[in-house]
Amino acid sequence: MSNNYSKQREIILEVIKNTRIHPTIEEIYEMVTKVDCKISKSTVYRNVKILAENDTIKKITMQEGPDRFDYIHFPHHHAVCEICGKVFDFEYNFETKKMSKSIKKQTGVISNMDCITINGICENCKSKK
Amino acid sequence: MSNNYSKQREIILEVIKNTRIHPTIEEIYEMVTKVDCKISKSTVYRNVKILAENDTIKKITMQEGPDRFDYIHFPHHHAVCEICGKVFDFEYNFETKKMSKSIKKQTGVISNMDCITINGICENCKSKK
DNA sequence: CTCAAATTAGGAATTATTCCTAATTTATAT
DNA sequence: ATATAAATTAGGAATAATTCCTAATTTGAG
Repeated sequence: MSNNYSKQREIILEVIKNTRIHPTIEEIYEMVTKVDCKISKSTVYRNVKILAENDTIKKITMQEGPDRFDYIHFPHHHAVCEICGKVFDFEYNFETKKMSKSIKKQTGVISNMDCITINGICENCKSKK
Repeated sequence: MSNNYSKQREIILEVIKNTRIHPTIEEIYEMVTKVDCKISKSTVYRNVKILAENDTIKKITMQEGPDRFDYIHFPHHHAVCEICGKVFDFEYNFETKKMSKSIKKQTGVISNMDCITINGICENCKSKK
């Protein structure tokens, strides 16, 4: 296995693995520089891109602001609160599969539903209103 | 009703209404300048944003590249081909509602499923492979 | 060990978008 | 109609997010 052979790439992956905050590149960069202060931002960008293409991590494209990333501990989707921006995980299930079938029928697009992100309002923000 | 009172805003809305290509700002800008060559790009940005906040048009956040926009002829979602980037419309239906309920149960996030975009592979690109 | 390939840091360049300002247009109240 | 206030505009500067470039360094294979 010839992946992950640079020290920097290992640090970046470890950092993403060990957080639950669905970090942006900026946040990943801040975390990795605490481990090794000389890692450059372009190295973070490059390796995060490689890891996302690998399906080691998942890119979460946000409606507003920079992309976020998440280590794939298990296959899952994301629900983003439109008010506070917090990201919640939810699992693949029967409903996901049914919807995938319905989309294929309507549009011809075949999807494993890998990149769905749902926008809505979380419980906390709803109760504040 | 005090919306749409500038000439520029009317042109921008008309252009978006009369295309099916789910245009980017750049593409909207090119189309509006064919009607009135003096409209500036910042005017396009500003008005497109207003129209999206109005729910007159819908912003489609792409996995790659700039946002795209679509006039809301009827409520619908989008399926994006990961290979050619083409955007397909699909309707709200039973499956969408079921999935929304499932997400609420799992995450607490309440969504009207307004901003789902599904990524996959379209028929045309699939047959080429 | 040696050498080719991959990776790095750091910054320049690019892309997408927002912000700023003075001038113009539009709406409102006489 | 006319004055005045509010909104909008063009155009460019500024910002944010990301990619690209290059010479130096590190890594892995023979």
